[in-house]
Order: sequence, then C-alpha cells, then structure tokens
Amino acid sequence: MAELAGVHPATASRALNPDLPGRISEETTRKVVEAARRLGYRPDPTARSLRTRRSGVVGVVVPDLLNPVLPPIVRGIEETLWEAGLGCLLADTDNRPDRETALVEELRARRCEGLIIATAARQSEAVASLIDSGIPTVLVTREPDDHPFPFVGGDDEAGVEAALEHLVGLGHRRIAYLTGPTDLSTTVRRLMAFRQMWERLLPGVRRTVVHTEGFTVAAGRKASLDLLSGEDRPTAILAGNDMIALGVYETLQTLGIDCPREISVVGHNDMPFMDQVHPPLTTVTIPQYEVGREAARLLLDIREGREVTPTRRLLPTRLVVRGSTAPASVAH
Amino acid sequence: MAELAGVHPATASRALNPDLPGRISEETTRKVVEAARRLGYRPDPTARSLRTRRSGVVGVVVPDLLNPVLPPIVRGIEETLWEAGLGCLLADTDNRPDRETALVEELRARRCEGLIIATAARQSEAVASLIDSGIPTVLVTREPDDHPFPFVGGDDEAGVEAALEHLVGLGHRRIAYLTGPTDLSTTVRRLMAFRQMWERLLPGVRRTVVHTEGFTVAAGRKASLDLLSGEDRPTAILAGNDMIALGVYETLQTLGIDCPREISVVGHNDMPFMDQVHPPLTTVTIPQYEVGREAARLLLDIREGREVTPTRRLLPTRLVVRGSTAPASVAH
DNA sequence: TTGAAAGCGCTAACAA
DNA sequence: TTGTTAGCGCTTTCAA
Repeated sequence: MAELAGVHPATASRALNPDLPGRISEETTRKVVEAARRLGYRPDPTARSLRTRRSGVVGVVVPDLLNPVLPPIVRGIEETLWEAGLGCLLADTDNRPDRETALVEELRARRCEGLIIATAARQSEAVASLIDSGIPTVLVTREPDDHPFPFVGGDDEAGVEAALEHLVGLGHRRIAYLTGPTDLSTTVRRLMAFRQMWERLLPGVRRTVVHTEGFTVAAGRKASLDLLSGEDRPTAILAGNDMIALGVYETLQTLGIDCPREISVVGHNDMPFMDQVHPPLTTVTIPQYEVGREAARLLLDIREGREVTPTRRLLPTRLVVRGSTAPASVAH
Repeated sequence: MAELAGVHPATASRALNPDLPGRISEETTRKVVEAARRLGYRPDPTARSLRTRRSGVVGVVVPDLLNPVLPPIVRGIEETLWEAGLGCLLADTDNRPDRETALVEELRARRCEGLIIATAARQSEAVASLIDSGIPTVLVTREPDDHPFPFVGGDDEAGVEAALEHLVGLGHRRIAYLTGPTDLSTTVRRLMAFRQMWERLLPGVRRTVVHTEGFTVAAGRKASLDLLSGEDRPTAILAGNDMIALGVYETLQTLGIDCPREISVVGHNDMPFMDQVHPPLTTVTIPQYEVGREAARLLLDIREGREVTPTRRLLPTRLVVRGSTAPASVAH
C-alpha cells in the first residue's frame, strides 16, 4: 500500500499515525490516506502490538455476568473503552478465587494494557499479584481489605443510611440487618454504615445482625426463616442486597406474614424488575452504568499517565421508596 | 529462556507446543519446561499471533447487554471459548445497525479468529459483509432473512405452539398476539408459529395480531392500551416476549383489569424474576446459557475445519405455567 | 520531511 | 531430533 502511494512504508506509517514523531507533509499524507482507502487497508494490530508493546486490549474480570448488577457495569466499561479504541476482553470467574487467579494470569500473559476487576474478595491473590506489576488496574464494586488501586463503586454508606433513616422514620425500632457473605467488601461497608447510623438514630437500642451465606435468594430465605419464625420478630428487615430481600419475600410467603403491613423490607442495588415484584421493593439504587463508565475513564487516565485524584470514587446512590415499606404497625 | 535451557529458541518453542511439527525428546522437553517455569516464562501471544496469523480472540457482538436474555448467552460463549484457550472480545451495538457495521469492521481489523453475532436484524449489512470473508461466523438468537451461516437459538416455534395450546386448552378463543418489531427474525418466527398453530387449533376463527414497536415494556404498554380499551377485548394475550408482557401488565393495572381472572397473559423468554412479578408470568423458557455454549462449540468446530451438521440448532424450549393464565371466564 | 535499516518475539520451512 | 535462517507487518532510530 505504501507502494501504491509511492512512498516508503515508514512514511506511510507516519502519515496514518499523526502523533508519531516526524511530521509529514500534507501532500504525502493525502496520497497515503487515499491509497489506504482504495485498498481498504487497515494496519495489522498484531504487528503494531508487537512493535509498540501495546495490545490495544483491556481485561475485564467479572464474578458472574448472571448477577444482574454486572451487565450495566460491563456495558459502561465496554462503551468507554471502545470509544478510546480499546478492546474489551471479558473474563468471568464464576465467583471462584482459583479461576480469578488463573484468568488474571492469562490476561497478563495476553499483555492486556489494563485490567478492570469486579471480582475482588476481601482477600484476593489475583489482586495482590498485580501490585508491582505495573499494569494499570482499577477495581469496581468490590475490593480487598488492603490494596493500592483506584476504586469505583456506589456510595453504599449513604444508601444504607437513607434506608435506615427511612425505616426509623416510619416508626420501626426492631430492625434486623441481613448482611451478605462476610468475605466481600460490599457486605462490610454496608454493615459498618448500618452500625454507625444505628448509633446515631437509635443509640443504645438493641439491634439484630444476621450473616447470610451468600448474596442469593436461597441464602436470604434461609437466614430469614430462623429470624422470623421465633417470637418477638422484627418489624423491619434491611437486606444486604435485593437477592436477599427476595429470599425474605419467600419466607414471608411461607410463614404467611404480610409485607408491608406486618413487616417492612428494604433491599440494595435496585436490580431490574424490582419495581415489578410483589410488593414493589423499596431499595437503594446505584448508578451501575455510570460506575462502569467511571472505572473505564479512570483506567484510561492512568494509562495516559494522567494524575488520578481522588483515587476512590463513590457515585451517588438513592433510596427508592416503593411498596415494601410502611409505618410500623401499632399492634406490635 | 531457551538459553537457560541450553537449547535453540526454535527447539524451546517446539517443546512448549507439542502439536508443532517435529517431535522433541523427553529429555529436552523437560529441560525447557523447567527453565520456563523458573523464569515464569509465557510466550508472547502478540509475537505468536504475528507469526501464526491467529489472534487467539473471538469477537462477540451483542445488541444490548442490558437485555436480560443476553448475559446467560454471553456467559455460555465466554466459558466455552476460554476453555478452548480463546479470548472473548465483547462488542455492544446498542441495537444500532451503524454501530454493528462499525464494530464488525473493527473486529475484523483486529483479526478475530471468529465472530459470534447476536445482533443480526433481518437485513444486516454487517452480516452480509462477512459472507465471503472466510471468517468463521456463527449467528445466535437473531438472523437475517437470508444468510449462509450456522445459527443457534431456542426452538421458539415449539414454545409458541405450547403457549397457544395452553390458552386454547383453558377455553380461550379471543386471543391476541402482540408481536414485537417486525425487523427481527425472532418476531417473524414466533408469529409464523402462532399463525400455523392457530390454523391447527382454531381454523377459521378470527385472530388478532398487533405489532409493537419494540421488544420493550413501553411498546407493550402502548400496543395493549388500544387493544384493551375498546369493547370486545380479548380474553388472552400472547406476547412476543416478556418485556411486552410486562407492558401489558402495566396497561391492565391502568385499566383495572384483573389478570388472570379477566385476562390471561403469556410471555416468551422467561427472563430472571419473571416468577416474582405479579402475577407470576406464564412464559416460554429458553436455555439461553446452553444456546451460548452451543454457539461457541459450533464456532470451534468450524475453526478446526470440522464438519458442522446440521447447521441450524434449535434448543428445546418449555412452557412454564405460572399465575398469569387461567381458564377463560364464563362471563365473557 | 522522508528514506534506510533494524528489530519487536515468535514459529515455519529447510537443513543437518 | 535439533539447529539455522528467515520473516510475519509494523514502528522506531538514525541518517540524509
């Protein structure tokens, strides 16, 4: 193709990559561009990568794409990366730490120019292995207890605070918190916020915290069954996420307890269709798509060597009040 | 690293790639493997790609990851590809044909070894451009009217048949079909099945077909509003997909019509949480994850030059009867 | 502003 | 069974 333009390949290369060293005359550039167009020429990304040591690809590691919070995040990431000319190599760990390790290793071997990781448990070998790797890395929604990387997520603390305030405002005093798995930062952050807000709003009042085995409907069902079977049950449940809330719904159905008349339930995440379940779930909504975009933007900044401050970005959350919460009944 | 093992680079290469021409002695292989391990050596995929003309990456083109049917498909694809050592480059077109064209072109420029396309409208420039490209291509869930590629999807025909049979069995005769956008093969296939089954079950009886503008809640709401506002409204609605069915739910709420007492509704796809909406939606379930796996398997077969027959694979669907369907009320 | 030459890290073809 | 040589298609360095 350089031939067709009547110039040296190096010149052609420079003409097509304006930011390469060495300015090219307009005349030559025009000839080269024209020749490229006529031949439908596209530079071989592989050869370019080999030379420049840049693969043009970013690895995106997710715990489980079937978890409804992830698709919007991945979309935000993917769109932002494509806009910047970067490809998006998707890797799903199925929530297995060993797979996380293996996939991150594989992505590194493939010379990804950056990594966006949404899988990090509070202890993550994979994330630890990245620390001195020099690979631009951004964590999303989940993070290890200790790490040096930028993090993007929703402002869960504010969400939990709003949720608890809402329940207390409705007159609830016997409120149980159903956490989620304790090896996830999400769980810990939400729980801490719950405790702090509790001390502000109901200092000294006894509170109930139950850990569930996972962020799943089954775990929520199981944990709530014990909680609600006994005497002196709570009048409101704050769930670690919407899945757990749905598990609570199932238990309520089983036990014949009416929501919201006899008990209020609040979720977290505002997954799709949570306005359509019965009763429509009051929950904390997180701008997941924006979280994804922001994470990708941050990665691009790092890659370009731009300063990134602050390194923690918590996007605003909002409590969406629907039909699953109501004033505490006087009967209790 | 070949140095450390005391052999020529080419020998090392052969030792690490057992299926390359030229067998290597066990002794040498052992030495090479050991040296590689000690150095943490991983062959550079870029250099390898340049030499072998294989990028190790497959492009996956989806219309919109936020559409709940897609994540399981993508997961199935992704898992199967990784198992085969192939990366999964994700591209989301946001349902825009121009983006589909641009992204496919970009994926080709990146020398993808294969393409899995879930975006194909009944007319797709992008798919057409692939016809003589030599790039292994598999279509999923959607396909153009005419194309030479393997296709994997759910057996929608069987699903619609079962759905209609179910409604007719419940005594419904005034049944309306709310299609979906007519530029999608999914719509056409489902509608054709509806018509054929109708002729089998209710020959001569008048049937109502309404086209919606999209596979969305809003489109379903809008189309059903006209349909249900008038006199002589249907006693059952078969929706082109679950989103449309949810739109119908909204209309029913607005008009104060009770489902399933006054009207039955059936969806298609069985998206997540359709068992939790109110009333729980009777719908056709499709093994989306398996669809994804099968599509990836097919692509691998093609890539390896294996025969693929049949070239159309329709995976079994099943009608899930829940709470949105009931016998036609005698009152009507 | 452009050309010449070298080389990124591998593996294919050929020779020993 | 192993070594030699060459070259994949770019971009970079150096020289003109």
